[in-house]
Parts: sequence; C-alpha cells; structure tokens
Amino acid sequence: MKIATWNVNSISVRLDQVLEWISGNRPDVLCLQEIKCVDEKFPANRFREIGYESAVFGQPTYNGVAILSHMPISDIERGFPDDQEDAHRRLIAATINTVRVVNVYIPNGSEVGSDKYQFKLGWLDQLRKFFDQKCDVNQPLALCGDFNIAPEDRDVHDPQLWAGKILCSEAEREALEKIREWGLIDVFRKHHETGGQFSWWDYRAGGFRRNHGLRIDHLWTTKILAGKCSNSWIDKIPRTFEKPSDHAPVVAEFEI
DNA sequence: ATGGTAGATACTCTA
Repeated sequence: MKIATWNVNSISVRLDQVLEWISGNRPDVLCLQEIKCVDEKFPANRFREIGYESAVFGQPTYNGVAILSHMPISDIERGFPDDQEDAHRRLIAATINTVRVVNVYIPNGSEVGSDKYQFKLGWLDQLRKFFDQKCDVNQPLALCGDFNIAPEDRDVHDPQLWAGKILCSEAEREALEKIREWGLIDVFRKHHETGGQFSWWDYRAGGFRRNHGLRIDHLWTTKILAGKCSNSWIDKIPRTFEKPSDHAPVVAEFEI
C-alpha cells in the first residue's frame, strides 16, 4: 500500500500536475493540502476518470484538504468535533484498506509571537486532543500532511539562520513532540538518517535552485503500521515543473 | 535589515 501527501497550493492551478503524478506513481492514497477551493469546485470528476474517489473538506480562498484513493473511502470525518461552522478547514480523516488516514494542514503561524502563532499552537493542542479522544494507538493509523514544522535541525538547510524562527521555534517543536508522544513514528526518518532532505522550498530568492529548503511535510504512523513500512521518500521531480507547488510529494510504502 | 514569489480575490491577505 502506497500513501502520499502533497501540499499543492491550489488544486485548480495544479490539477494537470496532480493527474500526471498520480498516473506515474499510482498511490493507493493521496492526501492533498491547500486545495484553496470550495467542495463544489473540487475537480472530483477528473480524478474519477482515472479511477480515484475523493473525500473533500474545502473552503473559499484558503486552506482546504482532500483525500483521494482508488480503494473504498469510509468513515469520513471533517474538522475537530467541537469546531464552529466558520473554523478553518484543515483536517480530514477517513479509513482506507483498514488504515485510519488523518490528513492535516497545520497552520503556518506567520511569525513567532503573532496572533497566528498562538493560533497554530492552539491548533496543535487540539490535534493532540483529537488523537486522545478519537483515535486508537493500537490500530494502523497514518497522520499525513503539511505540518509547517521542521522537527529537528537536520530538517533545515541553515539551522542557525532559522533558529527560533517560524517553522523551527522551540514551542512549535514541543507541541509537535506532544503529538508524536501519543504514539506516532516518522517513517521517512525510519529509512533516512541524513539531513539535507527537504519537502518545501520558498518560491522567493531561488529557494529550490539553492536547495534552501525545510522538511515540513510528513507521514507519521502508529507502531503497527510503521513496522510494515518498507520505504519512504520525497519526490522532488514535481518541484522542477513549470509553475510548481512550493512543496514536493512525500511517499511511504507499506507491506499491507 | 529587508525583500524576494505565488495564489485567490478584489484592490489585500496568506504563505
């Protein structure tokens, strides 16, 4: 079973690239973030034409997440249980082939100390509570998405430059560590010890050309599923396309 | 210390 996650930064702009990538890679599950469209505008028919059904949780202009699969998608859950109607749409969960897939677009946080930073830390607390209340650590589960956090310095191209900055600050890393402590394993790190492997490069200042990136897109699984993970990698090829997303897909394969 | 780019929407906000 192959599971992938990709922040596409607008599904309407990136549709042809996503269709091409699916055709070339045939993931069983593809988690998308920042679709930036409402449910009615999501191109579900285009994915159905190539054999993929979708579960969508969109909103106008910002955020929005979706799960695609060519296997049956069941028990779809959208947002946190106590969300208000106007809450950011950043989480969708579903069960596919016995795996509970939790797809998240964790807030960016803007700048350390800002209101958006506080919102990010609060959202991470809510995510930990979501696992405590709604998920079973003894079952196969994958948390996938754009975490907007580089967990360690080896996930950062220039740790000194980024020290204490957004995506790398201590409080963000601690809040993410609390989620890991619920019972999740970074399956990319299970297969790759070395640093310098990134999933996001800023559009500005030639970030990709200079390899000035961060590893902020992740696939973390419960122990029972991590034990079956045969490989995980970041596919940098779509980042070389014309008009790319600023993120590359992250993939993991499981022997189930 | 600052600016650089991209996307959606509406002349600005978010990343």
